[in-house]
Amino acid sequence: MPRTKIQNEQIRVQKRMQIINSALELFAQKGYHTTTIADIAKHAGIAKGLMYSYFTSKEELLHSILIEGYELITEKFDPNHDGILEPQEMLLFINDLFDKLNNDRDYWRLYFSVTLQPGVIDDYFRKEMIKKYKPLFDMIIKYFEAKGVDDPYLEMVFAHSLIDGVFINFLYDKDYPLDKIKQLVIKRLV
Amino acid sequence: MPRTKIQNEQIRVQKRMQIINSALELFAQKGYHTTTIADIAKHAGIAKGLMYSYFTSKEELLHSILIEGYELITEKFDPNHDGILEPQEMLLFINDLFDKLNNDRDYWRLYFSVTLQPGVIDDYFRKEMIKKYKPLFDMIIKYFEAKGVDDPYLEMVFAHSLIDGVFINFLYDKDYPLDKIKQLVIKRLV
Amino acid sequence: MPRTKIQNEQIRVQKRMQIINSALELFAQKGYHTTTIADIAKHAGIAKGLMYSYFTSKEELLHSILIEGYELITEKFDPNHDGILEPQEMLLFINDLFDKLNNDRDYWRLYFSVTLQPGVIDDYFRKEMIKKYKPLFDMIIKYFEAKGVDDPYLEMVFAHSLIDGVFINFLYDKDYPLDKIKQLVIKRLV
Amino acid sequence: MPRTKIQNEQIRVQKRMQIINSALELFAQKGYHTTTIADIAKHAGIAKGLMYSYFTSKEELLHSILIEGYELITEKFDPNHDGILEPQEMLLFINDLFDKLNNDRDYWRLYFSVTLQPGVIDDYFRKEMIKKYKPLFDMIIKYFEAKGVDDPYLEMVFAHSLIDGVFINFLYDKDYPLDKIKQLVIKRLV
DNA sequence: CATGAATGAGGATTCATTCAT
DNA sequence: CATGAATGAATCCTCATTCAT
Repeated sequence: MPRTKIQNEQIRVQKRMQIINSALELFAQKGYHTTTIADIAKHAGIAKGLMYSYFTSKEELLHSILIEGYELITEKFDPNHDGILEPQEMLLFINDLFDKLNNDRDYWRLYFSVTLQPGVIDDYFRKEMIKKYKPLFDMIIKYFEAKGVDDPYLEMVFAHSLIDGVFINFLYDKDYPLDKIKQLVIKRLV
Repeated sequence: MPRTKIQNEQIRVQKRMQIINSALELFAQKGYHTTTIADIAKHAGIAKGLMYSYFTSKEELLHSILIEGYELITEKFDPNHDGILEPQEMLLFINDLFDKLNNDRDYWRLYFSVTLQPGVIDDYFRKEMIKKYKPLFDMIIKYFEAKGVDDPYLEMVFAHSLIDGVFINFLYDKDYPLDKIKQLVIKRLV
Repeated sequence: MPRTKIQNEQIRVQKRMQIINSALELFAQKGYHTTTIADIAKHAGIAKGLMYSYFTSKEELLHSILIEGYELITEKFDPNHDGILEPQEMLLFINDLFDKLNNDRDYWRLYFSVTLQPGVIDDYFRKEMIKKYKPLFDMIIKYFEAKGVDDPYLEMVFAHSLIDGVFINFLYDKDYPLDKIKQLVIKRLV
Repeated sequence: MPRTKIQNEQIRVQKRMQIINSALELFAQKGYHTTTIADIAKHAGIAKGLMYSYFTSKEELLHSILIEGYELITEKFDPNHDGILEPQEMLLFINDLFDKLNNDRDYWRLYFSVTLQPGVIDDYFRKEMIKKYKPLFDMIIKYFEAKGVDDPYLEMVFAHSLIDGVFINFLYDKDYPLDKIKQLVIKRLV
């Protein structure tokens, strides 16, 4: 008797996650180029070939991790869904962001390592990622508008840069004083 | 007539620079892993084998670029050499930094791409780099002390993070409003 | 209610044909090596594993196609079954042959592609095929004997070669003037 | 002291030939798909990687063999270079052709195996080969014109088909009566 | 010192075949 | 009987590095 469609679906969903998680961990720890498909398969407890039944290539695996990771991470932002951030929400937003940074360290390591490194993701994909982040940035611009900042766009760029900088320094320094820095960030931005 | 020792020395120094410059450019543009020794040799106009008479490996080549680049870039900092930055000097320092960022884009691209990417430089080397940057950071801490900031170390970390964030965003976005952002940075730090 | 034995048998025979037809089409169009079991299963609308309940391997599938195809094609030859071809019958035979060529293009493509290609069918099988064709050739030799040709065997080899040459050229050239060439063949052979 | 350019050139020309010859032999004997790069390298006495310094891929290696083989084989045709074949020359031409068939058995085996097999050479290349053979066919058409044949084009197609058929049958049957068949071919065509 | 031919370990990917369900 | 997930050997190709000249 063959497995039912539902059983197969479950297997696939679950194994897909195994692969993604293993790959994320290894990519983040060892780097994309330095991690081999064999590494990932071993870590995920599957045969090398099976990866190719879930992803067409190592590259697509990376892309899937990046995109789906982004979706997982952002799905809880802007609870009102009105696209407008109240100062209260901005605070929550930043707290949330810093929480996620802490919890999804591997994702963010991979994210920065890969976006700042030429020759890993192509331009098309880079633009796709930027497009995905666009609404977030727009929301923040509106927030600064509402706050009455001189040049809201510039302020957003500043905020974005600041947060990126905090992130990358935190990711590679286990003694980074994240909480205290967060207070400085909040003071500067909210 | 054989070349004199001095001539030979000059040739070596010059050819070494050719290799370093070619490698820097290619590493920055195509990424470290994606750039081959053949690429570099071709770009530098030398034979592949010759590279190995200047550097023992691709890895050592990268390390040399990183270290010597750092030295080139910082040799003009802190003109008084007293280790203390006056506010005036801090301004100059930041201006200088942003100038260098603009002029040595390739270096910084490589620097960030490589530091944030695991599996390229080993931990020993990472620590060496940090050690090299240490005096700079100390100077900045002292500056904030002199300025009477609450927590000078924290402020330095904040400054460092902010500047890193500005840098990486500038490096990958040709429309980045660097000058305007610089003003915001100065306002916040000086 | 379980299926009766006869129903099962019918299903098996029919599904077997589905597989053979799909494989024939794909082998002929894409080549034996380039066609995967997955391709065939998909085209036949069955699961990959099922193929192995009808054929022990990809190779055996190919052999079955070749042999059964031959039988299908030749079962109508020599209607008198006396092994002697009258000139009238020779004409019919050639006409028949050319008709079959037109109708079973896929089979012939596969046949030639596979016979002329080393490393696909083993020598044992090659000889089996030749053995199968033997009676046909003998019949033709007898025909030339009866016709009073000098060297009937040689004439058969000539005929065989000529027809093979016509076939392969026709199979790969959609503008091949098959009918006109057939007349030349008849003029030369009958 | 590095090798001189000329030395290198010699090495490359010679080694290229080694590779081509090994590949031709193996492709012809074992088939294109069944022959691995490792096989070829071993047979040619070189490391696997070296092949890729001479040919960009297995496919390009095959193409080179096919094209250069054709050139080697045809370079002596039509000695007058006037594009017109006298009956005397037609005789020589056919004799020549049959000689070549005998001497370059591997080439012809490969040629037929590969042209009649889908999925090995792409359509672009197939057309290139046909284009290369075009002048030959034109010459033969002119010959039949001069001879006063009814439909010279058709006669050329017939000749071409006949010769192809003779070739493939000879190539796979060591008892093929090539010389006697040649006489029949000459009788029919000249 | 300089060259580039040569090496071969290593890595991504494919696919016939097996087997648990 | 039927499914398709899983396996892993096999294959093409790359590239840092070596070395004869």
